[in-house]
Amino acid sequence: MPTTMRDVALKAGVSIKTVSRVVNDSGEISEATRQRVLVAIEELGYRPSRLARALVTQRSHTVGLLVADITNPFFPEVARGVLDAAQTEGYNVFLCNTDGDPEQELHLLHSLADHAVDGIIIYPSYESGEYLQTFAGQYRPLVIVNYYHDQQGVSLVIVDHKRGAQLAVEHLIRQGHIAIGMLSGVRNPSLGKVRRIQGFKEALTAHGLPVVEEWIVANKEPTFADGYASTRQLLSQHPQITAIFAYNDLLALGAIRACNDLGRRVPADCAIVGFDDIPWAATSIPTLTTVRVDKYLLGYQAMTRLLEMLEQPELSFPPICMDVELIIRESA
Amino acid sequence: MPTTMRDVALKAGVSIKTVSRVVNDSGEISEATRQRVLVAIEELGYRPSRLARALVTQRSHTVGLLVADITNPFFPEVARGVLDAAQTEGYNVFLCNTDGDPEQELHLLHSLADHAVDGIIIYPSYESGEYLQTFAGQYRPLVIVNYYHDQQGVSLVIVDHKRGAQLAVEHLIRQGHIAIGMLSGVRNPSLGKVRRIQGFKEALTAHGLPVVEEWIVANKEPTFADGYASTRQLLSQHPQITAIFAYNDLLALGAIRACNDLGRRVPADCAIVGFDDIPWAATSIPTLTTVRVDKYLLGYQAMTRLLEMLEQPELSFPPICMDVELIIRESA
DNA sequence: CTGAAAGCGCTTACAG
DNA sequence: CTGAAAGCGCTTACAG
Repeated sequence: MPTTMRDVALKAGVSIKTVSRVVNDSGEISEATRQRVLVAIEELGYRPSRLARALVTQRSHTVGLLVADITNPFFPEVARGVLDAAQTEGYNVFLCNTDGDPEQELHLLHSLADHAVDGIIIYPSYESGEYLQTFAGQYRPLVIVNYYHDQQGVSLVIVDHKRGAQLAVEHLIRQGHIAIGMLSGVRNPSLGKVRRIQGFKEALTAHGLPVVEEWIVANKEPTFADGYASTRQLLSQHPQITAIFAYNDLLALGAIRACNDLGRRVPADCAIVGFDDIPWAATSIPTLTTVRVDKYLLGYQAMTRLLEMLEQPELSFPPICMDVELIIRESA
Repeated sequence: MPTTMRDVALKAGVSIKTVSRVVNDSGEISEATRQRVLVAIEELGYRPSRLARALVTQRSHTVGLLVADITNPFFPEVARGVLDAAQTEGYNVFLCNTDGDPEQELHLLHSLADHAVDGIIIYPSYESGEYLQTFAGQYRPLVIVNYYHDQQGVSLVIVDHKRGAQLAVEHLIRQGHIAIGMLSGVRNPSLGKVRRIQGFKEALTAHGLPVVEEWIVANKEPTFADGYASTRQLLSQHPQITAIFAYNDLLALGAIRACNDLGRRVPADCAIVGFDDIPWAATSIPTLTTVRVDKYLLGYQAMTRLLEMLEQPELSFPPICMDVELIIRESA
């Protein structure tokens, strides 16, 4: 039985309203009674119920964060950024895994809305267009990462995938590579996948290199195991390839392992570049050259934006573009 | 303006109470009016507010999860387990990072209580004894991981650290090693640290090997960088060491890298065993021999236990012991 | 400077 | 089988 405002009021010999006044620091109160109430609060160990407060103010000071899978090493840092930004403002955050399933996603979105979260940050799956449309229509604000969605009350955070891919390929070309393959990521047409492939091709063309479709292989999952398997296959079928650009680091790390097992030295026989710069990219042997996305900052900015939207619901905000950076290590 | 129960009642031409009846499936209602209400709910897209419901039922269907740092690769899998178990029961979970700071921890604990979470799962820091004591006294239920705390309304989940350490050392001894060093983890006396060191020493003694204190080095942080640095130092000062047991995989991975840079082949010149079996342990070069903790199961069971405590508050439950398993790979 | 009333959106006994 | 009243723990106008 936690103590309530009424308990404090009784103890201090004042009305509930007066207690509310000191709790919320809403001025207009004599110092004497203020102190009396403060003492009562202290003695009773009273803490106002955010739940009850939320019901009347329509502000719960909670938000939701939906990611595909927190065990994908890309997401913990994003989450950390979100959580840190949230915490400084006294917000708590619900974490949810969608597994990239649009139905699951919608289910969770509604579940969060039922809990009256003040806003939601979501990494949508690749096919959640219509779902999102209707949900966003009735629930705001929303911050959507890596997905185009033009709607009032919705803010965007977009990573510059294309430029990242270009940086990677240009680096490879600079090293003298002319036969460059790509592990192009999951089959579904995500924004990231489309843009990274686009950047890859444009960079090749810009430097007078042909685009060989057979050298661009799709993956089932963006995982180490998949990167390993597809690299073995790619290099067996097209041994002339001397460099690989991977959709993400997990795939790239798998590619390194595949080269290792195939007796191809990295980078001497096959150079490899990843994308994301997850923590172990810096610790593999050899260390991985990759395109860094500042995941922490991404999360931090997404949450900051959400807070801004909460403060000024009438404003509309421009998309946040996340810059990328080529990190040159040993693998290329 | 989300639609409320009153809106539904108006539309269906019944009382609020009747709507509540069909929403909660609490029987005693004619099929005709039931259908009428259902239609109204459907048309209005009504969803009951969990907030309002929580206020009266004193059950929010939310829980809190406190970990030191979600970017430590040990925790995402734990979190995944917790989230999966929570989701099947319709619970949402607040994630918080404590950074191992007791004050921060207490602050978050209270913040969660303010939000009326039904229970909390916590990986406490090493010095939060008194804090926890008082908090647990006024707030239940609590599931505490890797920390001894005997109190009503508190359940424990404990990893068998000692046995893990013994398995690791015995494996090393079986390979013929007699000069075995240890990276003993963070300076603070956590349960895990104490138990792992204890298991390490006992295993040596049990096999007639001396315990050399200088070969057991403490670390500032359980990270790759720290593992790298302390291994370089350890092997320079005591070159006779041919095997290292590390407090966790991050340290072990750093140790591999250090050996690599020192020109010591792993495992030929120096065998290395880690602890935890984080995902990249299986993908490093060489792959890491380690003591597996089923992190997902740990989280899943912790959440399941919390749910049980919620169902049967009067019962007291025995601690959950997490078994460990030696995973033999290439590094030892 | 302080308090009594109404209400946030629900559920819980209690009547009819 | 259905409804009117009270209340969960707060805040928001409105009086005094």
